[in-house]
Amino acid sequence: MTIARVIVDVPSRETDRPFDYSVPDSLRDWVEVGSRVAVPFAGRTLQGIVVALPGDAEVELSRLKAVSDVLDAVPPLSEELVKLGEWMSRRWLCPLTVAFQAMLPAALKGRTEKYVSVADDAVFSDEELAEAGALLHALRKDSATQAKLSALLTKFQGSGAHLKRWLKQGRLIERQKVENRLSVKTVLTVFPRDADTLGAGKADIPARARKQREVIEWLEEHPEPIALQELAEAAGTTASTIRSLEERGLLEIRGVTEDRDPYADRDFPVSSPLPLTPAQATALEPIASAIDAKDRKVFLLHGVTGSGKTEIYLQAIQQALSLGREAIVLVPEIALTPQMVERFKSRFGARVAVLHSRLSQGERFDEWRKIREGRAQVAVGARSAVFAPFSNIGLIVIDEEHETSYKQEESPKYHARDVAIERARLSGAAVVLGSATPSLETYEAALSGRAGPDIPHYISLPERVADRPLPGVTIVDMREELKLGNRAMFSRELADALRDRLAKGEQTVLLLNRRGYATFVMCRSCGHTVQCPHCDISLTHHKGSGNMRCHYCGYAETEPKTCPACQSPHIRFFGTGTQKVEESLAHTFPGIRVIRMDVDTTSEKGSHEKWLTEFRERRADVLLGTQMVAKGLDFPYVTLVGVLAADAALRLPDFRAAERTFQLLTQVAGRAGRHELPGEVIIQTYDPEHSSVASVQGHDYAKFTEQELFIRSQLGYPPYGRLIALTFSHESVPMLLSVGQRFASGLKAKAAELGLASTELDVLGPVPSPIPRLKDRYRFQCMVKYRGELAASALVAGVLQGMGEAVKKSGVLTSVDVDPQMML
DNA sequence: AGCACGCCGACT
DNA sequence: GTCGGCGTGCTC
Repeated sequence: MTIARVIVDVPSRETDRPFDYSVPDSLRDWVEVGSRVAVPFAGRTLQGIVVALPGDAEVELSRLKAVSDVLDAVPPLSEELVKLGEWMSRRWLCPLTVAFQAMLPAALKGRTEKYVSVADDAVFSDEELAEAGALLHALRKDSATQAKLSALLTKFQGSGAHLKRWLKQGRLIERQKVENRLSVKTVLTVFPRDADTLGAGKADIPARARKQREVIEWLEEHPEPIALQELAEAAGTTASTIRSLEERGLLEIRGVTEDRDPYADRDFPVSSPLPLTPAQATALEPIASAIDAKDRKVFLLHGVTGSGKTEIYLQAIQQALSLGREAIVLVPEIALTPQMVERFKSRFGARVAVLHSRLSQGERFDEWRKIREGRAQVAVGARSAVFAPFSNIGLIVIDEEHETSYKQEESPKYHARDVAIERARLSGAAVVLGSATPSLETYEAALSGRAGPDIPHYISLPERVADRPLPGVTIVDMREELKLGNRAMFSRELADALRDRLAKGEQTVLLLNRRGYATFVMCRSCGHTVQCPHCDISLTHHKGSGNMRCHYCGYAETEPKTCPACQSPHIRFFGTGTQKVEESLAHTFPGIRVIRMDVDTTSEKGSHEKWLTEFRERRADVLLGTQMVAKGLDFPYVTLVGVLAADAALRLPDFRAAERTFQLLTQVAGRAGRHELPGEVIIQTYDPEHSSVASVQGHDYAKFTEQELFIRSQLGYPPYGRLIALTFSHESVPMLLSVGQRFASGLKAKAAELGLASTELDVLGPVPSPIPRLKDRYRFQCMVKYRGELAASALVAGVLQGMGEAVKKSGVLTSVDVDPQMML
């Protein structure tokens, strides 16, 4: 007997384990590891994923139910992806089914539908026929196909009670089926036979069948396959005429799956490999030989903006393809611009599948199938493209490796960089992590001197291609501007530079670093911000209580009326937006043409592309925006980059604030002077001494990193220590506190038991979450801080499991974030 | 998660 | 005496 070990699609801790089912003979050939099946479970039918096919000796056979259906002809997951899902579940403490769901396109999310039919021997009285005759009639009519319960209930609202009773009595039978949310779109297509057959067949067509003859004549002119509807229209007839020709054997009508190719109507100029600079060639060499040797190595490709990293990716991919292997390229969502896609489509044409969030569910599903069916060998996409259903991956590239968008903020809260490295381990692929500003985690690992399969090999590209210089960076101290009576948004330097570009017809990118506004308090006179004395983190202002609070340790103080450092009364919350800047630009520079890009102006599909095209064609002088103008854009006439509030995000209560700021400033500075015209960068700040701002001036990643790593090591933050954030939520605060405390003391007890010092594992909290109430539920969080390689995830999971009973009864929900990226 | 089974109040 | 309210417990 064949047994299938199945993970059912119920995302809860209780059901997060395999259940065994017998496989009926009729399905035996279809069930594989990775198959999506329908199984009976606690009185209903659910979708599940087959994770193993154990022998009968391992299983107690008596209690088994049978798999009721196999949902796909080809399993949507491979053994490799099943293993990867199991690893994700352990690594990020999420239910297995949640990990699997993340790997499947939304179109394959199963939905259980109930169908109703009349039992063979059911008898209904005249009275019942009178009351619910229409319902019974509908049921009998649809008996072959069975009627959808949900449809019946809406159509026959008055007869709901009858339906329910008859189902209970067994006079109606309910059956459940798992259906896809979306199916493959098929088009009926006519395939004509060869010319000889058509010619011979035409002679046999009776004289009065004029239309059929016309169709054949049309097909003789156009012998390629054509959609049924199209042919009918072209020949001025209907489908029935064409069907009679099918009966004569002159053509064939088949359903053909139609791909919704979002790039179908676009031409991509063909590009061939560019000659590499010596530096690029040196960088490519070890990557190419790792691919050659099926050596699963990780590389950190650290190259300044404009150093030609993309060309190295392209040629490494070429290498993988030439060996018959596939490649995945991950790009931050925000950088997945048409410009980027074009580079890959131009080089690899139809072999590229593109996956990103702007595609419809259907389009995404089509791209996904293109990969699984082997019609594409290169997948370019955001985070989730790391799950592209390839079978023989040679290379995974992660561009802008440091980007936060690689971390998913909903469960499964995975980081695509870590998933990529694990997937490469399973498939024997090489990994290239590319960035001008690598994350401190990656950089520290690469230079640590540690050895190991996950430790990146460091490759550096310190120069731009074609000897183009990095742009000069000027830092403007806005406190000085204020002292001199300039209360405008633009410093004199920036205003002058802008005026100069307007006169020369060159272009400017203006970045408003808006993230973090209004949550922190800053003195406009001296730039002082209020910090937590225990955590070296900005305090968060809470409107309700008027408190300043640290959400790491819970420390609180009252909000200051004057600046604690300089006694100035000009201490206040910050707040401004792109719109305000736009108005100010129009006011200061009459006639200036500004494109504003923020969430408001780019929410519409295709608007992003539209604005960028407009800017590229120089129909605007200034591109003003938030983070989205900082990444990956490449415009020849941009010679000035201005940053309006460099330190805005610096005060966020997040230990990565400085790292983020440095990365953002370096990225946006890299937009200037990428071609013949030299570039200039002007950064406005209230905190010019801060290393994350100051280091941008010399493009000095090493200097910034050295200082920042020192701070991290002192405080035990990543990469030296690691974090797990737990959020508990409930309608009532006391309940929350007691559960939170129970967790904290439970984990501390466990640590003591294992002889761990508090420097090795510590639990902070519970304290109110940064969002203290959400959807009528209060939220508290605990932060677990631990050293290095400790298997803390498993410890946390163990403690949560141990307090299971009490917590379940209390109704407190727990959400775990391993390696949180956003502290807000 | 969500369905069955169970034990208590409002009806034919 | 039955229908159905929603509180626990289990799901191959």
